[in-house]
Amino acid sequence: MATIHHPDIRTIPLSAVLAALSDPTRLEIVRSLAKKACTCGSLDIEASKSALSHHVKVLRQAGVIHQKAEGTSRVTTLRREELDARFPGLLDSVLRAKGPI
Amino acid sequence: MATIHHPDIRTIPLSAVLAALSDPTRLEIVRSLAKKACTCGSLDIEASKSALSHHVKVLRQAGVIHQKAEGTSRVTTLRREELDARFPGLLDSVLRAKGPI
DNA sequence: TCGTTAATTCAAAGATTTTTGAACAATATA
DNA sequence: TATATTGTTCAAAAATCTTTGAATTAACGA
Repeated sequence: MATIHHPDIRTIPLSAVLAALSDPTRLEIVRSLAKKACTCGSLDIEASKSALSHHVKVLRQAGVIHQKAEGTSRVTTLRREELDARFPGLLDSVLRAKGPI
Repeated sequence: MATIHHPDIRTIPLSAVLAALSDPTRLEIVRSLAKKACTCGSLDIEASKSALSHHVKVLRQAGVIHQKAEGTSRVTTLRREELDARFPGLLDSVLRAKGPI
């Protein structure tokens, strides 16, 4: 597989991160990743595999997640420390939010 | 003018607030309102008045802003305390974020 | 009352996102 | 080598969002 591109977090606009997080499916993915790293397939999300692939790509391009090829899978993790440095408090507030998603 | 509807902040999904904040024009509006209350007309935003009206409506429906009729204008304010109570840290992180919008 | 100001609404156009399913690529395993 | 697994990519369809300009509404002041 070609190398997976991860944008420099400093170049990412705030609006892009907010847009990436503003989709309920992607919020689910992020909240799941906050608990533990996952491969796409092991995510318990209701979506076709191409839709899931799309959402994961949006999150990656927004600098929210990191992926590493591992065999035929991709191990996906939150770019938590980097995000916290770039947008202090943002991810925490999203992960801790109560009520309707 | 008919009364202006402001949704109960407890019913607003996190994704709706993030979606409202994910547009650069709306982020500008919010950042401007964080400094001082405004009428639509006094906002220094590049957009037609109907586009501005649309964006302000999206922010109002997402519970981000409050509007009060005052003569022919509408005085617009951030629902800061309510938002802080519902999504602690979210607005602060958005307002303090450095770098590209 | 008439004109002005401030802003909303509407419908249409334009743009962007999301979903789908089929085809494809890369790796692993029998 | 064949086959299964994991995930990507593509193009088309569907859905959603944004912008525009014209028409409208409401409140104010002369």
